[in-house]
Amino acid sequence: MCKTIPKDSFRHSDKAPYLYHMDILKELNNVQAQAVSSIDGPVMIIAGPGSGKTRVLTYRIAYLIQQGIDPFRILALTFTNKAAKEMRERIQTLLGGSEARNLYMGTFHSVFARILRMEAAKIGYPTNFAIYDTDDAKSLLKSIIKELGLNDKLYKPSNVSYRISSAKNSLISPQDYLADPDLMSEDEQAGRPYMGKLYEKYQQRLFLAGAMDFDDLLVKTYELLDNFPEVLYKYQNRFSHLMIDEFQDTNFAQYSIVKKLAAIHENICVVGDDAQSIYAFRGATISNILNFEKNYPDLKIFKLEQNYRSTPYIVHAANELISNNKGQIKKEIWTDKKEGEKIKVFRAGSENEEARMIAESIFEQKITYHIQNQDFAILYRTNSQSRAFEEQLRRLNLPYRIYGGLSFYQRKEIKDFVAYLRVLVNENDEEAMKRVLGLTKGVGQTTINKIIATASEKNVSLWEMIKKPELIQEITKGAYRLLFNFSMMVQSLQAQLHTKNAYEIAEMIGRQTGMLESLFLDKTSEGIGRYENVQELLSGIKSYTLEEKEEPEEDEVSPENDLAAYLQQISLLTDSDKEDENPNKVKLMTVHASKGLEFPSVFVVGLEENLFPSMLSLNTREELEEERRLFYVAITRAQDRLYLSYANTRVRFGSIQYNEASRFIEEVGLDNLNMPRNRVFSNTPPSQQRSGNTSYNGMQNNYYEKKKEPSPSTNSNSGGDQFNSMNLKNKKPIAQSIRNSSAVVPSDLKGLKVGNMVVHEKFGQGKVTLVEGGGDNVLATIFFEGVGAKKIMLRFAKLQIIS
DNA sequence: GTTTAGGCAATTTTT
DNA sequence: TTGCCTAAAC
Repeated sequence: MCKTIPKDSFRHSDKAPYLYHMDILKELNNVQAQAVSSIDGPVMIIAGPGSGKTRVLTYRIAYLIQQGIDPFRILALTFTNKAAKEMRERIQTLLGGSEARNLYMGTFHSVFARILRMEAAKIGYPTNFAIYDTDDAKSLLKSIIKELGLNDKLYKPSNVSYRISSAKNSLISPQDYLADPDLMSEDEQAGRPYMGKLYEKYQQRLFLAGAMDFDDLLVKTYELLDNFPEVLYKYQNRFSHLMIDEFQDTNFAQYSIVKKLAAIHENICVVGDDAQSIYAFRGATISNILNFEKNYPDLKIFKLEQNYRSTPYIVHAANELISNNKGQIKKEIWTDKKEGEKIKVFRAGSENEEARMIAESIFEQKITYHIQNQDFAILYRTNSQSRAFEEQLRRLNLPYRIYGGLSFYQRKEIKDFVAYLRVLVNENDEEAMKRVLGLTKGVGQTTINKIIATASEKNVSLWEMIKKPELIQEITKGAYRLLFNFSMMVQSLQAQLHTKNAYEIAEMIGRQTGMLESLFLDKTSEGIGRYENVQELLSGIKSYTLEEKEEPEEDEVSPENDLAAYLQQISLLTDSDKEDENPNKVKLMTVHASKGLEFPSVFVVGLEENLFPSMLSLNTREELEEERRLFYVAITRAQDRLYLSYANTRVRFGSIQYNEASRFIEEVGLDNLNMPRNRVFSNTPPSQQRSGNTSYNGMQNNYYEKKKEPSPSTNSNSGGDQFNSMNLKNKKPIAQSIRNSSAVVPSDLKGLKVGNMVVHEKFGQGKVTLVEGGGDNVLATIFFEGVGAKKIMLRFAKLQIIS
C-alpha cells in the first residue's frame, strides 16, 4: 500500500555507485523481493530454515541504501557477533564500497553497551563501566549471600542469578520485585524469602563497582530511554530504519527497547521463525511475535517458505517433527531440490561406539563423496558430549574444532590477566579487584574478607578501603603494608594510561606483576599452554590497538579509553567469534551454537531420552516443545546428508546409564528414515519400556494418541532398502524396538550356547566358540567366516541365533 | 597465609 | 567422573 519513496530527510547525497547498476530484486524470489522492497512501515518476515533469511536481511539493507537511506541511520540488531559480522561482510560485497562500515550493526548487547558508554554519565555510571560475565555475577552473589549470613545451600548463586536474570529480562526492578506479592510469595514458598533483598543488594553492589551484568546492558538501556526523553528522542530520530534478526529469541526487555526506538518512524522490520525459538529458558518469549502483530496493526507479514538448503527427506522430516508441537505460525516449508538420501540412524552400544561409528562414517564419506572435513558437523545437546568424539576423531587423524565449552576468556590465566587491566580502567570493579588481590602474594582470603566487610558496611567500593587501609577493621600490620604498596602500584600504572596505548600497558602489567615470568618458568605442558594463551591475549590487544588507529570511532574515544573499549569488546565475545587459521576441520558444537549455520553433512548425536530431550525438560509441555524446536534446528542444519545416532549406554556422573532412543527419532516420520538393521526386541512388556514412566504418563499417552497427519507423500518407492520397507509394514513394533533396546542381555540371547550359529549385523554368520561372564555382562567369543574370532558383549550385540 | 587431602554434590542450552 | 568446598597441616 504505502509504496512511497522514503522521506527526503532520510536521503543522503553520497551514492553507492555499484548499487545503481544492479537490480537487487532480480536476484530474489517473489516473496523475498517483496520483503526486501517493503521498506516503509512495520514488516515481519517469518523465515523458515534455509529460506534465505540472511540474504533477505542483507539485500534489504542494500536496497535501503540504494533508495538513498543514510547507512548511519540504519540499525540492525543480531544475536551473535558472528551473524553481525557475516551480514556486514555480505553487505560490503554487495555494495562494493565502504558504505557498510557506517551501519549501526551488532548484537543487542554490543550495540546497547556502546550507547550506554556514551550516555553513562546520565545514569550515574562511569564511561568505563565494567561488564560482568556470568562468573563475575555469580561470584558477587556469593559474596553477598555470605555477608547476609544466608544458607548457601538454599541460596545457590546459580539459582539466585537465574532468578534475578529472569526478573531483569522482564524489566522488573528490585523495587518492583519487592513490591510484587506474587513473586514474594513464590519465593517464600520456595523457602527463599530473601531473594528480593538479594536482588536489591546485588544491584547496589554492581552500581558501586561501576559494573553491569549482561542483563543490565538491556535494562539500563531501557531505563535510559525511559527516563531521559531527550536521549530517547535523539536515538529515535537518528535511527530511521530498524532491523531485528532472530526475533523469536528476543526477550521482553529487548522488545521493549526496540519498540521505543522505532516509535517515531515505525520503520521496523523483524525477522524470525517461531519454530526455531530455542531460548525461552533465557527469557525469550514467543509472545513478542504475537504482540508485534497487535502493536502494529498495519504490519506487513511475509513468509519465506522455500527451503534452498536441504534435500526433500530432511525438509519433510522437519515438517513432520514440528507438527508435533501445538501452537505455531502456520507455514509449509518446501523444497525443489532433488531427492537425496534418507536420514540414516545409527545405534551404538555406548558413547564410545557412537563416536567411533561417526568418525568412521566421516572417514568413509570423505572418500565416497570427495568432501572435506569442514563439510561435517557433529551436533550434540550438551557440551560434555564432545569428549568421546574428540578421541575417535583424533584416532582417525581427522582435524576438528570444538565450539563452545570453556571459552578463551574464561581460562584462569586470561581472567587473571584481564582482571589487572580491568582494575586499571575501573578501580571500583569489585570482582576484578578481588581477583587481583587474591593473586597478590601475602594477601589471602582473610584479608580480602576484611576489606569486603568494611567496604560493605561503609557502602563504598573495595578500592576506597584499599586506598585507606588504616580504616579496615582488624587489619594486620603485614596486610596494611601490602595493601599500601598495592594501591601505589595501581595508581602509578593508572597514571600511565594517558600516555601509553593498551598494548604497552598490558605488557607492563605482565612484567611488573611477574605474571609473565612465572608462567614462562612453568614448563609443564599446562604451564606452556597457559603462557601461550597469555601471549595470544597480548597479541590480540596489540592488533586491537593498531586497528583502532586505522579507523577511529565516530564516538569519543580518548587514548585512555582505548583499553576500556577493548575490555568491553572482549567481554561480549564468545569462542565462536574467533577465526580459525585452518578452517578445514570437522566442527563440533551444541545444537544451540549451530543455529544459523549449515553443513553438507550433519550428525545429530546422543538422541536418547533424558539427554535429548533433556531430563530437565520433561516436566512441562512447553519445555518439551522447546526441546523439539531445538531438534528441529539441529536437523535443519543439514544440506545433503543427515545422520541421527544414539547410544544404549552412556557414562554419566560416573556410572553407566541405560538409555532408550529419543522419541524425536520416530517423530521425524519413519518414511524419512533409514533405520539400523537391528533385530526387533519385543519381550519387554510395554509398562517396562520406559523408566520413570509415571512422571510423564499423561504426556506419553498424549503423544501416542496424537494422530499424525498423512505425511506429505515422499516418493518412497525408491531408495528404501529391504530393512526399511520391512519397517514400514507396521509402525509400532519398530517404534518399540528403538525404545526397547537397552544394555541388558536380550532374553532371546539368554540361551546362547557354545556351538550356536548366529548372524551378526556387521560380521555376518559365525559360530559361538566360548561363552563367559554372567548377568548382563555375558561375553561370547564367536568365530565369523572371513572375519575371524570376535569377542562380543551380548547386551550390545546385534545378534540373531539361527541354529 | 598457603597448600594439600579428602569428602561431597552435581551435572542444559548462552549474549 | 569431575570439580568444588572445607578442614587440617605446613
